[in-house]
Amino acid sequence: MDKEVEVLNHLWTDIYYQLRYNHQEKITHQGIRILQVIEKEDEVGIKEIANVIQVSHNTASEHIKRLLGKKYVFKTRSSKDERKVILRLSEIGSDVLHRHSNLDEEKLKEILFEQMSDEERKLILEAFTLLWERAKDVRNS
Amino acid sequence: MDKEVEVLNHLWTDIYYQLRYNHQEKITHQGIRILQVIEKEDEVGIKEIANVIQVSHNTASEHIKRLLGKKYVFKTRSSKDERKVILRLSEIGSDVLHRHSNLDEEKLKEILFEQMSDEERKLILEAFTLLWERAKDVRNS
DNA sequence: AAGATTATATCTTATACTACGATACAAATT
DNA sequence: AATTTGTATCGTAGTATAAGATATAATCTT
Repeated sequence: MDKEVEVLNHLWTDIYYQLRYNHQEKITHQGIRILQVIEKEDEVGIKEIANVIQVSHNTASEHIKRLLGKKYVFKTRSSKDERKVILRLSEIGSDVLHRHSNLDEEKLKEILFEQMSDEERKLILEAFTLLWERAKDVRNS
Repeated sequence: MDKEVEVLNHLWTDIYYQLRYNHQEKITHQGIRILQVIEKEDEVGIKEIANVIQVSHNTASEHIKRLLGKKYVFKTRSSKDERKVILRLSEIGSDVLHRHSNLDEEKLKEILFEQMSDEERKLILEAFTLLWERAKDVRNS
């Protein structure tokens, strides 16, 4: 059981190491984590950021200031509560995030459509969908 | 075709977002990249590091100095060429890297062994192995 | 063996990132 | 009107990032 988990992790990291984008612009660790949260959650404000990356609200505010300066994110305000900021990714921010967390589209295309049969491609998609389904509501300890 | 690639990337990033480790110690972006290279390649020295993360050799040397200070890596020297440093991950470094790139073992166990049938688990392993096989020798543009 | 090359290390300098306490302020709640 | 909430800014401080200049030891070249 531990063995199988270990194998899967090895496959996971190897695949990412091989298929990720090579060219990566300068961005900090905290920057990426923040962009990820904004992309994956909705209605994210300063407080949520501070919570997720475990820093004080003022530090979170500073991080957002830098990301704003780089045009990676932009702010809107909640219509319900005018104090509350709602952060969204700009197109640039979205691109930067993808180049740091997605698999390289060119490489994926080559693998899926040049090196695989329709059967094999279907297997991959099925397996990922299944894992995604089960991952959605795993308890978050 | 583009659509399928996009879907797969979406699944990939969602799965990672859900299943990664929550507790992450302080480490910089460059730090992680360097640990990854040391883990995935062999006989890595200062020059290779500089090359992969695209900085000058002196900057790479400084990075390694910091990682040494944190006991994430240790140095040996090549027996063939005594000038050449060979970097290896310490146990601590290996742990830190895993908490930043692997899927959370506890979550994986729960999903694979509590929420899946033997059939389903087999499907996942098969698909990942297939993708891994094909990813190994994709051209690195 | 002398000179050139290679691999790394160190020093200096400059800028950016990270983090937090203190303070401020406007919107919302009581 | 007073309090709470969500965010922003200022001051301060430590660390990270990066590269040029310089140094050193091992290896290769001639």
